[in-house]
Amino acid sequence: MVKQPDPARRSERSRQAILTAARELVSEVGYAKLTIEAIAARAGVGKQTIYRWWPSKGAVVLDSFLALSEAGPEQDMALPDTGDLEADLKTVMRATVAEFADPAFEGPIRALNTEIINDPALAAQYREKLAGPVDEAKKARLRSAQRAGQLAADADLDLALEVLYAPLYQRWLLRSGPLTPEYADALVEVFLKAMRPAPPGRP
Amino acid sequence: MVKQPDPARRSERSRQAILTAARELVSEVGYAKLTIEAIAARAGVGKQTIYRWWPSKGAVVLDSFLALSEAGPEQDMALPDTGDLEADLKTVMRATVAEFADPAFEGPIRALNTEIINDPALAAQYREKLAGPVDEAKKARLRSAQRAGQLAADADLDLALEVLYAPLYQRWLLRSGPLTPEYADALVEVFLKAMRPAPPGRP
Amino acid sequence: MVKQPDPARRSERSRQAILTAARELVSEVGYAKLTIEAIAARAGVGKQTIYRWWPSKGAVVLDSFLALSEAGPEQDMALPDTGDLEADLKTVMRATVAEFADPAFEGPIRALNTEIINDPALAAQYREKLAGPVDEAKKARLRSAQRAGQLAADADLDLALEVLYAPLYQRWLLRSGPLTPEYADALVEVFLKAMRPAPPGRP
Amino acid sequence: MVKQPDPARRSERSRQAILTAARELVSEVGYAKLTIEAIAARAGVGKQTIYRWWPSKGAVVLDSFLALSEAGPEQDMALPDTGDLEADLKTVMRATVAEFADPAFEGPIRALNTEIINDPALAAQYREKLAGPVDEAKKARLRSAQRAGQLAADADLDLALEVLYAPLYQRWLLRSGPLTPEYADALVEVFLKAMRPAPPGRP
DNA sequence: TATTAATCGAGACGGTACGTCCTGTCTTTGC
DNA sequence: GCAAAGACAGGACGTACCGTCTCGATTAATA
Repeated sequence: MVKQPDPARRSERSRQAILTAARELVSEVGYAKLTIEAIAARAGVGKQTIYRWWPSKGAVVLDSFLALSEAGPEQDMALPDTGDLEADLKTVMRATVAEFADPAFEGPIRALNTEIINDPALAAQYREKLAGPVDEAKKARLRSAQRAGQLAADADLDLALEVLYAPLYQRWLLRSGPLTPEYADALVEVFLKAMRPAPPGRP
Repeated sequence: MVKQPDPARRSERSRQAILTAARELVSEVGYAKLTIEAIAARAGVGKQTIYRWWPSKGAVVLDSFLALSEAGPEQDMALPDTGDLEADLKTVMRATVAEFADPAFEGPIRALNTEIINDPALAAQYREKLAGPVDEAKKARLRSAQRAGQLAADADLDLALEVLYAPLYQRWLLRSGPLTPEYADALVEVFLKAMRPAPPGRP
Repeated sequence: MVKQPDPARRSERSRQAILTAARELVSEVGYAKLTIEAIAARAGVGKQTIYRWWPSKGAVVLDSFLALSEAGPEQDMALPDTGDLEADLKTVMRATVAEFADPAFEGPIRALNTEIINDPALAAQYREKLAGPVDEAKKARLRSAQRAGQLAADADLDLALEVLYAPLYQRWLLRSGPLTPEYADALVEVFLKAMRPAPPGRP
Repeated sequence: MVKQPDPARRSERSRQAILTAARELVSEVGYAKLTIEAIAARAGVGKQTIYRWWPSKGAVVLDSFLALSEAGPEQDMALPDTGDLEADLKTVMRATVAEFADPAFEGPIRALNTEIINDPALAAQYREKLAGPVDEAKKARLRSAQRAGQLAADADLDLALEVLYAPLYQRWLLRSGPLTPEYADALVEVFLKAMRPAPPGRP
């Protein structure tokens, strides 16, 4: 049986130093050129301390992002709900476009995606810890729209989210086209057209 | 100015050996564990010959896929056009789902995507050589549907393609849900709802 | 300031394996075709372990010779001292001639000299570790002869050693003439003529 | 049977360019870092042209020195002969010391010696073409001294030359001591003491 | 409070691959 | 038919990291 390290003895100071170093280095040199050795050096930590607690480079980086999210524990991911679904979604999608354009996010997010694509375990963790909560917040807004009769009541919300976000995500990931506010608006319009409730009566 | 190698002197025999070796090795060991050194050894080629003609490992692998595509020169990428757009698209999307499920494609395509995400130059080449022609074939089918009045005449076809394909691609890439024939069908239905022509008259 | 490796952590087992491998390989393939890579492979050692502790191929080979010399710790380098300087020197010089003729010594010693000529640092180490102690033993014999009145009391012993040995060394190194016992004797005779004490009295 | 290149077709312009380039590069980067490729590039010559006409790097470099010597065909290597052997020898030895101290000679001469040590064929050529004539000139001066009764008539002149020059050469080659005018003088004095004629009479 | 056992920073280790450089041969093109 | 140009297979270079492995030196919970 393999001896597991005792989490109780774990040095919190080292853990924080490692996550911080990882975050900084991803920004500075990019994920591909990030090395465990550099993280250890920057964090003033022995390499073994990293290998003891994380199974892979990707796990460290993912944790470093999670640490950020968890920082503000009760942070509000809820989407705006003014009653005007189209306006709310355009606001959110334009914000997403802006976020993707921010070079400070560019590197780390690409890094994360790179690793997630090839590591199912990491992908599961990513969905559970990061994507899941965000998606739930989005679905909550859509359910509100369904209740307001602005969206088909029987719509598959997972599919709906994909139709709304996947084009944007793909365009960014593969750099297959410009990300503009207009593009965000167009996506929302297409989405609403696809998801609007069936006209009443006329059976 | 950097001296460029003279393409006229390039050894076709070496080029083929390298591309073949790359293709085989990606299948055998996966992209992450693929090394230039192994490709050179398998191809019976000096490492310098690879470095002379390709800027990165990703470029070699991309080329090795391109070589496959180009193998059958007059291959027909055209989509079926029976006149029934919904049926045709469902056929195509179900085929795409099946292709993504094939473990023989899984590895290499993920590999390619991994590299493309982080290498803009590679991404551009990928779009030009691989994605571009395929997208053109798809757009041709959509234009045919526009002429038949089955699709809004003023639809942005790039956006349309994204709405149709990006959800499928994202679900596969991030493993965020099951890829089933039913899912393919559902995507087509959403797509058609979003893209159908505006009802005539009634101004 | 360049970080120096910590000698306390040095692996003695690796050090020995490297020196042994170097010695064997010099004999087998010659110094010119000796590679760090081959030494590392033969010694079952990472290349970095060699680069960590030695600055050059020549330094490894020099050390591998030194290790041999140090093997017998209390080995007696003292020259014979029968009281008959001429006889003693002829014995020693004839032995040197024989040593130079031994093909097992030929290769490695030429190798070492090759490197020493072009590498002042190596040359210094060579003089300190190998040539120095030997020269001291020789000078001890000459001092004994001075006390016995067989050699000029004011003779420069460094110069004396050079006059005695350099012709032999040069003839061997440049292959500019035959190395015979007679040649050894002739050198000793010339040396004694040059270095004998000035005749007493007769001011 | 191996096809030999036809010397008649040899391009004199290329040959000169190669020898010049070799000489320059030895001075600039040293013999150890001298490469055939660099010579070819500097000379504006194909590598094959070098491999066609010379068997080794050392041969090119030796030839490059020979070309220099042959430049002035009837150049006078004769030593001064004022009748005062000691003064003449001190002049010559001091000049040799100065020459060895000249950094412009340092590199190339060490280079040559490096190669000669390990390549008997090259050594033979060196002795025949370069060292031989110089030694003859020196022996001529010594014979003149013998005729003048300043040197033992039966002295072995080869041995004599070695006693005179080898200490200087060795000290320079191995950097085993300082090369000063005083050292040159001391060597001449020792040499004369060793080689002076036996006192007459007293049989 | 002393003991003891795991974690810590540090970094050497055997390895693998990197990307560069050079070797000596071969091929193409121009003179 | 030699020459320049330079691509080629091969292989060593010296470097960077990998993941493992010792080292004392903390450090924290048990005795």
